[in-house]
Amino acid sequence: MFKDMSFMFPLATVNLTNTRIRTLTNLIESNGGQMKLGPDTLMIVGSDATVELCQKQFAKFNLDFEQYRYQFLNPDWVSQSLLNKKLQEQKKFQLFPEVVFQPVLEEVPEFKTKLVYVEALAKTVPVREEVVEQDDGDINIYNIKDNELRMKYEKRMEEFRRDILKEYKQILDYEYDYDLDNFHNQVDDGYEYLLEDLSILKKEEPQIPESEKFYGDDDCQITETRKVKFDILDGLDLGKSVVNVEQPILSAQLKETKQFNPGLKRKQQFWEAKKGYFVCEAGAAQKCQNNEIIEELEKLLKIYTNEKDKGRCIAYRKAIGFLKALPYPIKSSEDLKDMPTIGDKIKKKIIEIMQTGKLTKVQKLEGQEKNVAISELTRVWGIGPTTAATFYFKGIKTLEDLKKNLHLLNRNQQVGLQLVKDLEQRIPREEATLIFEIVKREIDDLSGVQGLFKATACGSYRREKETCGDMDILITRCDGKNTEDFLLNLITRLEGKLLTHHLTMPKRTEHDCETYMGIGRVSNQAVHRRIDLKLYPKEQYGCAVLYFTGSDHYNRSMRLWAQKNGYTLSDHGLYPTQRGAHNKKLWKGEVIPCEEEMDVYKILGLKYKPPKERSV
DNA sequence: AGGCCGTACTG
DNA sequence: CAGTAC
DNA sequence: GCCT
Repeated sequence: MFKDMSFMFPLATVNLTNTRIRTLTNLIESNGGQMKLGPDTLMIVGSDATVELCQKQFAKFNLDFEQYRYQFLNPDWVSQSLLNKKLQEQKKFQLFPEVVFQPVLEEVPEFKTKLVYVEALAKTVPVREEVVEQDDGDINIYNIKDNELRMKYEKRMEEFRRDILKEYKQILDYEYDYDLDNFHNQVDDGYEYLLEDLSILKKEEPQIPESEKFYGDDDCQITETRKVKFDILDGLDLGKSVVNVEQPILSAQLKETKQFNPGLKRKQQFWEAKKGYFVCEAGAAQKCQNNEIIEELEKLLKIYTNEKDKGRCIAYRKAIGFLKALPYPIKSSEDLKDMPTIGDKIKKKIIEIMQTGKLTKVQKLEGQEKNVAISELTRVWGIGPTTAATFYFKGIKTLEDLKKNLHLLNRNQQVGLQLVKDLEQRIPREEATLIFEIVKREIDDLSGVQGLFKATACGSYRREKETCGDMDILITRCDGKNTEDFLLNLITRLEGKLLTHHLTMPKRTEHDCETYMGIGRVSNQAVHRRIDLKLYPKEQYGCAVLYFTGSDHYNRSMRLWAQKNGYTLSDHGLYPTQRGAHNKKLWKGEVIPCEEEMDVYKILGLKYKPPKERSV
């Protein structure tokens, strides 16, 4: 029944990573099957493989990459299918009978796991070591050692190439079940549209005998395989069906994107229901109701930041953000039910805080010499957890120690060290206003025309906080004309009046933006302050102001919301984006000009929030 | 299993 | 490229 | 650590 499985894995090697292939091979073999190769491919399994890799592999087989239509399949789903009962019953998977796939599994195990004490983390962790493959040129695990077999294979390849280029393409199609649960929705929606695109091929419906059909698992089914005549593809721009970020799938504008993305409506509905969880919609609670809990969790967050445990940081940051936005105090474990971002572990920790007022874990970790040292050292601008840990293991544990080892610091870190005390102090609103006035006056003087340039002080200043950590000043030229050297001249002019140290000098980026970071003070007696000046073209001004007004958490939330609605939001603009499995960006559309913040809110379907309400 | 925001500068 | 910052 |  499954004699010819080539539709299942036609040269499944094309862009699978070695690990993935081994996993699949394992799966097949543990089911009594055998992995064999076929030389054609129209199906690409695996989402993490790059287009480049595909192209390389194609080149290896002398195939013209651009000539092929293909689609992505979720490797998880393939694994699931393999585990499916129907396949387990099969003894063999004859994918391409001439070539025997030679697994190297016995000789080279995939990974070794060792318990290792990592100095930089000051703890014992399991370390997964990939066993290094001998990389002598072209060796790969499909090397056909038997000469005769190889000749046969190559000959067959040649034949096949001729055949396929002449008239046939094989398309594997499967039906996407729109009633899947969220997991599948989330993972699969990236290639829904690809399937949609391929539906044009459904014009021709050759009869497939029932016996040749393959049925996958319950969620996703392969309904049929078929050969499609080449001429059906005529008139289609194949280049545009190739998933390649460099070479856009289509140059559609926003409207078309929406039409071209069947999953979008469903996604929007899904997130609409959860809109309240997005602080960018809900806004900040008037007053934070769970300070005690948050403070304790923040300590833990800090510790994990120092340990560079990115995942946990995110989890705690999200939980904290959510609690901050919560408009009522948590009183009992009942209140913790069904909360997003708060799982079992964090829930337990919150209960502990409610009962005892603190966390034993924090107590234990906070006192550790290493954590104390890292917290101390990261106070310096330019020193992060990694650098701090390095210093710690060199015996440098305090700022005093750092001063004795200035040669180990770069220029910016030296400045940072020299001014730690100053830079740690928050800027009173009056002083911030003063700094802003100085900059504004200088901008007008330099441009010579009142109002030609527009400046906005963003950050917590714009959110109307009483104090702010630094000054974020955004500048744009209102008539949209060239601003060559403007920022540099502005900085030069401010050197005597405000700025004392430069951290990074402005340089034109590809988005026509310039950023300056530096330090300044309003008078010789005043405290040094961090000052950022940024010059953006006016089309990007809305997004830039939005971004630099923050807060951090508000930005993240908003960009995630954008992502879930088919966009990418950055300080440079809002782009329609097509994302594939694992959120991999497949296609980025033309920027949607947003001169005002309001434009962004409108397009994303969010209520406008005045800056004051964004301090989440 | 693997993503968790997206981008730019430094060395 | 990793580390840092916004 | 949480989520899909």
